[in-house]
Amino acid sequence: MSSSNAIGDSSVIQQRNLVEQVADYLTQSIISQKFAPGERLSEVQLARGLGVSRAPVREAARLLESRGLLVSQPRRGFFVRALDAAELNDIFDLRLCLERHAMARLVGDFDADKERSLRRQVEVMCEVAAGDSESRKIEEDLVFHRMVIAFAGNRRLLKAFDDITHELRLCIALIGKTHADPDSISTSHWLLLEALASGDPDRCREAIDYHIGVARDYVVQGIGECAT
Amino acid sequence: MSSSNAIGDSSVIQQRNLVEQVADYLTQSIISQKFAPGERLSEVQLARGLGVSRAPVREAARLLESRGLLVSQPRRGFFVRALDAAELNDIFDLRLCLERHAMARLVGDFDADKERSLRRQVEVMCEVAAGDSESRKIEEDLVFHRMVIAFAGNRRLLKAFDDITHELRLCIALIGKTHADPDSISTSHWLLLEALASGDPDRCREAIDYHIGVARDYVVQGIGECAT
DNA sequence: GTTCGACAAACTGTCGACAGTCGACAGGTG
DNA sequence: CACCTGTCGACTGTCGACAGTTTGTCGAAC
Repeated sequence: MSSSNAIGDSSVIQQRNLVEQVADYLTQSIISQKFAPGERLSEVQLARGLGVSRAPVREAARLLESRGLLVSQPRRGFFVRALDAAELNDIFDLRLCLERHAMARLVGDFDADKERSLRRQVEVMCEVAAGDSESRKIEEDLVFHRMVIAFAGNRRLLKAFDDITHELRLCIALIGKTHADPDSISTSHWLLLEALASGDPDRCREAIDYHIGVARDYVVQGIGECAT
Repeated sequence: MSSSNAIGDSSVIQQRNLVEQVADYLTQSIISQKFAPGERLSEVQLARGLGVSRAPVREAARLLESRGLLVSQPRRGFFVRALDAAELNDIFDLRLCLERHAMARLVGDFDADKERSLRRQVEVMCEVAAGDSESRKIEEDLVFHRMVIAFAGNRRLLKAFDDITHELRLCIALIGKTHADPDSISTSHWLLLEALASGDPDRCREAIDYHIGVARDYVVQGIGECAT
């Protein structure tokens, strides 16, 4: 193998697997629309371009397939996942399902430590809402919701959320922008926090239903505009 | 490669992927406890035993890893997933989360066709409850719940359920037996069906909570007895 | 008897290569 | 002109091999 490849700087000691590096490269390329939705990816071309053999490319592609970023057809290879409005609705409905459950579990033993952590995260989100990149805002947003689910204490639930997280990044990236109003983001998350602090399950449910509903409507509308 | 291998060599016209065949073999071996929980699986030994090369074995193992039947450690290989009581609780809690959501969605547009299909499936379950194998009973049970979720109309939700289905098979197989009482199975599912037919969301939620709760308690208790 | 280190075996990560298969395209036929 | 068919190129599925790492063992030192 050549001493340098297109994945990253080979001057840095590469402790990590080639598979992970290729997976990261593919993920970034898909998120950044370098690869168009529905586009066919050739294993040989990717391997040649990255300076690695087909084996790690293949494994990375399988990984992204399990994450829903690629789909494979037997004997035909991998294609970039193309999402339509219906699938987007399904993803957000599943997200609502998971987050409702997490909120309900969490409100039972919500304590000061958890509240402080979440509060700090919202503050971070407020900071980055001003001038940082869109992807940074999205990441901090996802961190908040991931914290809520992690605090719920069900690791399998967290794994399910991580699974759809990749798809969420994809569809959010597809519409090219995050929430319209920077202020609405923080407000919306403060409401979630207050609902948790109130200890009222019904209020939690209302808050998360509203929160996810707004996000879903925004994304579905965005994808509708993107559609030719 | 030799013309016959140890997988199954079904000379059907449709020749399936080696990967799928190896995956099926591994799945069966894990479910049937031919491979003990926590056991290390050697790629070379598996490949040699099955008469294939390491590539399809590796891909199949990655597939099972994504399904939660195997776990991998870098440079060390694959290990059969070992479930403890806590993980089992998490899995059933996630299952409850998904099925609650599906029931809530389904009760909104429950019609005669869906009711008929589910009713027929419960009848099938009653038939096999008498003398068929344990695995058959489990499969028919899962078919019922999968139908409920499929009728809810969210394909992504169905995929999430299919994901934990593999883990459910594993943990049910671990305790070696299905529900204690054959009659209770049918009764319990009739209750779900009646709740859906009633059109009452609260009744649906009560029914599914009870149903999953019983199953979880049974399995958690079973795993507790199995634990050394 | 215990602990440490070197050596050997086995295994994973990665690579290049071959064969079967799919899709495109040119050429022939109605 | 439309349709079928044979050929060609490209690609995936699969294989065997090599290198580096992990693991287990055996002997020596304390």
